[in-house]
Parts: sequence; C-alpha cells; structure tokens
Amino acid sequence: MTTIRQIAREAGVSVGTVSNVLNENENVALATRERVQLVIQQHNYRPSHVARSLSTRRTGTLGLIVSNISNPFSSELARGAIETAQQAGHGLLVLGAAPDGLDLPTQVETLVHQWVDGILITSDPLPDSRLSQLPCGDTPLVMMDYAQPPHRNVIGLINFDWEAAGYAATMHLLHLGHRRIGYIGGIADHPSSHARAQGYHRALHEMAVPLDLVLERGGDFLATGGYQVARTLLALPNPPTALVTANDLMALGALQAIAEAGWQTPNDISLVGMDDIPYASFISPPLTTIHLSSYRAGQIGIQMLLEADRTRPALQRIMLPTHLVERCSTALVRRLTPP
Amino acid sequence: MTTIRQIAREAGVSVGTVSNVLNENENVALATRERVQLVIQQHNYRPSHVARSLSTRRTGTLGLIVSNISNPFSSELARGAIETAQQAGHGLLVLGAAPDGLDLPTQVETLVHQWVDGILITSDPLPDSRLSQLPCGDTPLVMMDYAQPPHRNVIGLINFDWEAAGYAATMHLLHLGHRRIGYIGGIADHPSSHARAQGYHRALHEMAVPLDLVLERGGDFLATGGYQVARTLLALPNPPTALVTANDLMALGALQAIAEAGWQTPNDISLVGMDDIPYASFISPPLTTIHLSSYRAGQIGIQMLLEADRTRPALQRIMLPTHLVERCSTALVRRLTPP
DNA sequence: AAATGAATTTGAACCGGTTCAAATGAGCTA
DNA sequence: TAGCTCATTTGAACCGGTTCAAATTCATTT
Repeated sequence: MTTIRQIAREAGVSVGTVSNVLNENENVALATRERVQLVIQQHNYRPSHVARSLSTRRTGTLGLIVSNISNPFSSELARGAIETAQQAGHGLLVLGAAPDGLDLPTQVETLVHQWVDGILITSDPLPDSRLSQLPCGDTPLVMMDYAQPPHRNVIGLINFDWEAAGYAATMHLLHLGHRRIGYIGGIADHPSSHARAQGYHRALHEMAVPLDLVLERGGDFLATGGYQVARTLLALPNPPTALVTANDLMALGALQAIAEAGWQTPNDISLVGMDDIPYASFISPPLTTIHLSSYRAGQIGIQMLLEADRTRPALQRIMLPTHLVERCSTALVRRLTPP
Repeated sequence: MTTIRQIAREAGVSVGTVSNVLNENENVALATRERVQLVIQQHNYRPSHVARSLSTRRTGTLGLIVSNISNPFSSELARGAIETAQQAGHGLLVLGAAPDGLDLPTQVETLVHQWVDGILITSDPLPDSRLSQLPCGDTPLVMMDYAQPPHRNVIGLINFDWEAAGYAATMHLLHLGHRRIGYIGGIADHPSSHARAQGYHRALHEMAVPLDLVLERGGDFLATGGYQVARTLLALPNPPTALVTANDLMALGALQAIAEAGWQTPNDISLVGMDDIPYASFISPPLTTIHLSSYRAGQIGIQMLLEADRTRPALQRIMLPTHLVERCSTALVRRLTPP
C-alpha cells in the first residue's frame, strides 16, 4: 500500500504539500500540484480512509439500525439510505436485530465507538427512559416514528402521517358502505400504532359509526400475526364485512385466513393494508392499500445526517405523506351477515 | 472522549500496560490489571476503533455488495450477512447499486480503500475480463453464483444448486402430466441462469419430451419482466399448460398475467417459481416453488471471510441445497388446449 | 552479598494521514 | 542591494491506539 510519504519523496515535496494537493487547498503552486498529481496517478494512490479518519476525527461513515432488514418496509428504507449515503461518498454500517438480540443501546454504542458521523434509527421501540440515555457521545441521531425527540442528540424526526393513513383506509371502506370494519393494529407500544388507530376512530366517528371494541385488535406487524388475528375476527358471531390492517404484511396473513375460511376477497370481505409493499400489486387480489415511500424515509434520514455533519442544526421534523391506492381487494358491501 | 493515555496516567502505569490489559495479554501482574480495569470502568472507556484499525491494519469491518437490497432474495441474504457479522463483533458496510450506477469496480475500490477485511459480492455479473482485474489489493473476496473464481483474491465461492432446482421444478410438472412446459429464465449472462436452464432441459430429456424453443424465454428476474414474458407465452397459438420461472418475483408477474388472461391457477395453468421468498406462501394461490435459503448464503459468505481473516485458506466452494416446496399453484394437467 | 533469571513495566517508534506555525524563496520597491 | 511582501513549502506535532526491545523489579540460587 502506497503512503503519503512515498508520494512526497517521489514528487520531491513534503507530506504537507501532498496533503494540500489531496485536499484541494488553493495554496499550492500549479507546477507543484501537477507534479504531485502525476505521481499520485502513477501509483494509483488513494489516501487511507482510516488514517484520515483518525486525524480528522470524522469517518465519513453513517450507521443504520433496522429491526429486520428482510421486512419489505425496512429493506426499501435501507435501499434509500444506502443509495443516498453512497452518492454522498459516505459509507453505511448496517446493524439489524440479531436472533441473540443485541439491544439498541449496545448497537448504538458499537456504532459510536466506531466513530460513525451519525446514526439513523428505525428499530423497534424501547421505553423512553432507556432511550433517553442511549450512550452516544455527541453523535447526531435521526429517529423514525417518534413525535418527540426521545434523546438530546436527535437532530431529526421522520414520521409518516399514520393518522391520515388510518383515516383514509377506514373512510374508503365507509364510503363503500361498510359499517362493520375490523381493525388489526400494530405493536401496542410502537409510537406509530396509536396514530393509525386514531385515524380509524376519527373516520368512524365522522360517519357516526359506533366503535365496536370487539373489532379492534392489536397485531405484531408480521404476516403470521395478521393471519391469527384475522381468523379470530372472521370467527366472530357477527364478523366484519371489511378489514383494515396496520401494514401489508398483516394484510397478507389476513388474506390467507380469509381464503382458508372459504371467503372471497373482495366479494365477501374487503381488505385495506398499509405500506404498499412492492408485491402488493402482484398478490391476488391486488391489494388496496395506503401507499407510502419508506425509500424516501431512508433517503431523508441520511440527508439529515449528512447536513448535520457540517452544522449542528435545529431539530428537523418531517412528516411524509401517505395516500390510498385503490386496487382490487375492496368492493361495495354486499352482505350484512356472514356468507 | 477518553484516551488510553488518560487511563494510563490515572492508573499510574504506561500506555503499553493499559494496551496489554485491553488486549488481555498474560504478562500483566494481577494487581496492576485490576487497578487499570477499575479506571477503565470508571471512565466507561473503550479504545477507539479507528486508532486501533490504523495500527493493526485491520478494521474488523466487512463489506457487502448487493445489487438491489429490496429484492427479497437479496434482503434475506443481507440479513444473514448482517447478523453473522454482528455476532462476530464485526461491522458490515453495505453498498448497493445506486440509480446513478456506481459500478462494481468502483464499489470494490471504495471498500478496499476503507480497509475492509473482506468483501462479499452478490451483485449482477460483469464480463470476466473486468472482474479479473478488480482493484482490490489483497482483500479477500467471496462471490456468489460463480463456478470458477473470477479473481485471484477469491477465497470462497457460494452457489445454489440451480441445476437441481431447474430439474426439480420441471420434473414436478412432468409428473403431474404436463408436457408443454414454458420456461422463463434469468438474465442471460448471469452465471446461474445457464444452470437452471440445464436442469429444465435435463428433466425434459429424461421424460423424452422434445424441447420446444418457443416455450423457453429469457427474463430479467423482476416481476414486470415475468409479467411481460408470461403474456407472450399465454398468447401463443398453443400455449403451455405449465410454467417454470427462474425466480419467484417473475412468478408473481406471471401470476398477474395469468389472472389478466382470465385463466385460473392451477386449474388452467400450473406455475413453479424459485427462491421461496417469504411471501410465497401468502400469495394466492400459495406458490409452489424451489426453496433455498439466501439467509444461509449470506451467513456462510461472512463466515468464510471471518475465517480468511486469520489464515489465508485454500479456495472454498459451497453448493447450497434446494428443494421443491409443493403448495397450491400446481395441479394435474387438465387440458391439452387453451381454456 | 552477588549473580542469575523470570516476570513486569516502560517508553519510544510506528500506523498514515492533517494541520499550522515557521521557514523559505521569489518578486518588487526604495 | 537591502528590505519588504506575499505566495509557497516545510516539518514536526498530533490523532489514539499497538508493539517490542530495553529497562526495571523481584525472587531465587550460589
């Protein structure tokens, strides 16, 4: 591996001058600059990222903590983060929830200790008390799905408008004439779950449909959970004519439960998901769902960190839009009793 | 940030001794060791990863290059890689194909220049000539889907038994009585595409079914591509009664084309995919497919690099098994002419 | 008491960059 | 020609660790 001193010796200048050429400082004479650049090219030399990190105390590397990268929501987000970091010439260290369960504080500590310049956190929630004392020196943090910054290092908050999502999904079904609308929510203490349920409530309230607590269930954001909850909902004496699920993965599970019960979607029951995962349009029936771009969330999160890199700005809050995509899993209500 | 010199001063020893304590060298007196450890704990000190990397010339960080991380095959692989690296206390820098298209050599150069200890490459193929001169110093490489190492730094090759996969998928359909079996292949110059097609051929040959070149098409591994190709196949004067696709994403597309044509799966046409993506069992009909674990591929790839880290072993080749998972998208042939 | 040897500990060099005060040199003025 | 600027260039300190030859300490042997 070539070092800056070898280049300096060969070009007949000091290491300081080579460093100035590398960093495009203006105070190098043209002739010198060209001579040094020639030697650099001849050796195909690139300065060591590690050495540079040590002296500048900045690594040009960001961290991404994601709960489960093979969840399509997360993997789209990761794609946004990776591409954005890459375009800015930054690296991205990705940590996920391992089966043996490194917890968030440990993951953050690992990244901080590697001197990442910032961390984008999208993993499952932690009690506020533990969040607030994440051991992260002065590393800037961007977090998803929190209304309030749970830690003093947070320089950005990214949210989807989950309330609007829950509202739009429910309202769509109400407009189709449905009145018994089941709701399969997210993980109870996930900060976004509450907002979604609120949207569901607001829509029902606006259309003067009384809340039936039997129809409102918690979920786990996983297909298997959606399947389980949907089964119990369908087995009700007076089952719903439509279902809203807090994400598409649970909608997939619900679809399976519906098929197993011998019901047809959307003839016997309508279904609206959320996320608009890439396969939502390929499942049958193509899923009516709330579209949102987790790619964009990853992109914006990294952008915030890149900016924070230079200045320590005021807290930024971004609320990303969502909208209904009507496909084929919803239809006018056709029955009032079980099929 | 606390440094080793501060610890040394406070514990009344030299930096060398602190370093020995940190690295668990045996030649430190028990009393000294305990005194130093106490000071370390009091300051919650952890040595700087960057500084350590500079002096040891090893970063404890690996690189992963993946073409499109939101492809479920890749994201499962990434999950395996991330979790395995994490468990071994290593970081993982993930690069993906950005829209502006950093090419593989540039990505490799970026990682090498960051002194990663090894790179797992799973991205789309490159002509052999360019691959063989990837600029990667002496960084060990593990590559997927190559039968022969395309670069001298390759210390591991990971393959799925694609030939067996193509064979099993086709044979399954043949046993169900199908004789006109369409095949939607992978990207033409992807090293795994050829093997899959060979399996398809072998099965047909064994059952003495003549090859019909009209039925064998190239694809792009994407849902949209699967949709397009399936459409043309279904529009044939004498359309196939069954379809094999080189991956599940294309099967999803094919499923859509089939539904649009007003056909039923599996009544009018059977379908076998490959990969067994996590949603394969949740689409309707649940997809019969070839199961394989890309999670395992990611895991093994990282393990190989971790081992290579210590010794430079001989080239390792791993052939990962695949097997048919029979779900509901295939059935006995019921027609010989279009429905 | 001196010599020997083993166990500890030290401290400076090193990894490969950046940074900046000080030195150098070229060009211009008086 | 000396003196003065201003643009370049230098070189050593520094970032925070590791490493290892040399120095020191301590117990044992003669």
